[in-house]
Amino acid sequence: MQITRASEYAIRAVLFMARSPYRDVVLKKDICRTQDITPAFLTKIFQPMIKHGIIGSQRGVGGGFFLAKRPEEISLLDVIRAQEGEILLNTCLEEKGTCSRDMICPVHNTWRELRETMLESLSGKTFTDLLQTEQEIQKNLQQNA
Amino acid sequence: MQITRASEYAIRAVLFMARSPYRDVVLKKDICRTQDITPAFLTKIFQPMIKHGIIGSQRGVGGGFFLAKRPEEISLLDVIRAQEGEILLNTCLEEKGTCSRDMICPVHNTWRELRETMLESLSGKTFTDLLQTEQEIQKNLQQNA
DNA sequence: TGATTGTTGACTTGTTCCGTTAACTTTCTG
DNA sequence: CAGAAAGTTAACGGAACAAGTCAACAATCA
Repeated sequence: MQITRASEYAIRAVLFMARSPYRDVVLKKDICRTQDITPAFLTKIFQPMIKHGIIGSQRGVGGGFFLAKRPEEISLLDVIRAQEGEILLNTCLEEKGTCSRDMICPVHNTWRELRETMLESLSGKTFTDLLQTEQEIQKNLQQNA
Repeated sequence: MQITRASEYAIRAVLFMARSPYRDVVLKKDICRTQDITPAFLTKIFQPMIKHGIIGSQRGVGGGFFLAKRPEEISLLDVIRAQEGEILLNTCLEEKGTCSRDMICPVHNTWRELRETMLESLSGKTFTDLLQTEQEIQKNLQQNA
């Protein structure tokens, strides 16, 4: 019941890119250095993100990665889904018919509702929200210093 | 991001026992046969449940398992916690200090809130609730038949 | 005493997590 | 056009976890 390191790193990376001007190319090594991710692993993490249209890539000299969408259009759910696929909680939510107890299982609906809540919560948090939260945290830290 | 088979089976087993009168001993093989769980695996699943005081056991002839609490005192969260430990969503929620980014991470609070929501939802569902839901499902099925 | 039950710990098999490695392609610069 | 600087892809590998199994043991009852 935990997100993977890949999801955590992906969130960090997107948040880092969201701090640069929109569509600016950032260097992989800059992401890795600041966010504590190994280059090889970041490469792997970025591939599904590219396929999902969250980030873009530029090859060759001066190449790198950039956000393919504006931060307000990217949610935590988008990133997690790119890394881990659908959030399901229990196998019985996978496909109609997978659960032979489908029609009589009194827990089924609880899983479905809880899943809905999670999806709403995660899709409601965009990286613009996170940037704003970040600024508020830093303001509070300075005030208390 | 899924519950384990062990949790699923544990929930099934408790639900089954909750249908018998309180503290009645039920046979392992009856649980296994009706709930599609292998005896050896159920044995393993039941041990942490006993330690958590959710179910009790009786050795010897005529022995078996029984609910150590009333169904209304057992929640889905109790069973899941017995099987899987704490629900944490991200390692940064584990222990104070585990996350070096603790003070500046803008996502931290989202994890914490989402976790709270899940805990509330799961602790709010008792096995009395599930039994009632079950009866409603069966009533609806009969009406539509 | 012996059959019937639960207890415990070690074991197995398969999958997922968390990466690494190496060969390859694209792009820019001189 | 050569070569350096990037990203791409597929395969590999160790560790941990999931999902069970097994066998020796302890307790209980008839």
